[in-house]
Amino acid sequence: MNSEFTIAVHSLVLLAHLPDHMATSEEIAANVSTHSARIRKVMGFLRKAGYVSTKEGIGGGFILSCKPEEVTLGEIYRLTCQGTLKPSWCSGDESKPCMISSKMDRLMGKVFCDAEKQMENYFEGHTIGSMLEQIRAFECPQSNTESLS
Amino acid sequence: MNSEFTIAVHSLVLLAHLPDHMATSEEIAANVSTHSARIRKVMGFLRKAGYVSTKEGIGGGFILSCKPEEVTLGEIYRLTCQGTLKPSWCSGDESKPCMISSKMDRLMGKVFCDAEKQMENYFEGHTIGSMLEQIRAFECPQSNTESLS
DNA sequence: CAATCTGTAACGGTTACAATGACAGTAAGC
DNA sequence: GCTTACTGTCATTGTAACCGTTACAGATTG
Ligand code: FES
Ligand code: FES
Repeated sequence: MNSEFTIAVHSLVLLAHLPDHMATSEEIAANVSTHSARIRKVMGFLRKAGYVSTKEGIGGGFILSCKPEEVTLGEIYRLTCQGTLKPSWCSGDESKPCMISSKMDRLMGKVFCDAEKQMENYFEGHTIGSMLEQIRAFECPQSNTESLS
Repeated sequence: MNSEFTIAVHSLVLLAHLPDHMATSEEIAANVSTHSARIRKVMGFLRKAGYVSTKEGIGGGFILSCKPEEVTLGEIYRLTCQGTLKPSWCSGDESKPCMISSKMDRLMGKVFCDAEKQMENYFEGHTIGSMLEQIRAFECPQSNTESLS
């Protein structure tokens, strides 16, 4: 699995923590620790799905356009990583006469697909809002000094 | 996830299908469609965990040393892939004063770990024996002509 | 001793991933 | 209308993971 799911979740939690603030891709990138172009790419998915609004030009950036408690990690997973659990490498060979060699890839495909659904089901139990709560609950020594750095 | 889990499952199902047969790494590799050295590496894990017995020298090879119905895919997953669900890439930066940037990686680590447990839980519901049954149930036009090719 | 296996490490090619640079398009402020 | 500051997107480069392959030491049989 690549890390676009992680980036999307991190960005959304950050935006949920800063309502009414237009965050630029540079600001988000600094917080996530990656390049701004990568943030813009991931935010593109989130914009098309309606989770964030974007504004170009001076004073522009990204802002949350959904309720954090209503967005589950499952939705974000499907948006960014669905189908990536199964390795691309294929076991066996469909053209072989042996039933095991010829059918194993299909069987493993089903197994991985179902396993992924189980995982998504777990992700459904978490929302952007609950993630933010957990972060805050860890302990927040600087709850009054808001800082993106 | 790399494909050692798939290779291990495929090899065990094949051995379960051929009880009392010493299969060499070459034979298994041909069935799995990979190189024999790779089979020997994966079988090394399975040997240390007691799932297969090996014999070196002439007439040697691999043979199942467990009951197929008692070996779950969960055990095999833990043996080959545990901990590989979380991307190695890290979000945020622990040294930053921002609570989100500094705590996000730890939080995602927990999320991925729990998600992996859910997945393992699903894998526990499948055994090498049940996998072989499913393969056979697909339809076996050559049930009488045993062939490894 | 010769033949046939496993066990293991090392090397090289390929592919997936992440970082970066570049640039067109758009909006705000003067 | 011009400059500035953003997004949106693509192309390129660096880098790490993965897989195939070779090589060889050790074990076992005959
Ligand atoms: S070994 Fe392949 S069908 Fe029996
Ligand atoms: S934005 Fe980082 S602690 Fe509030």
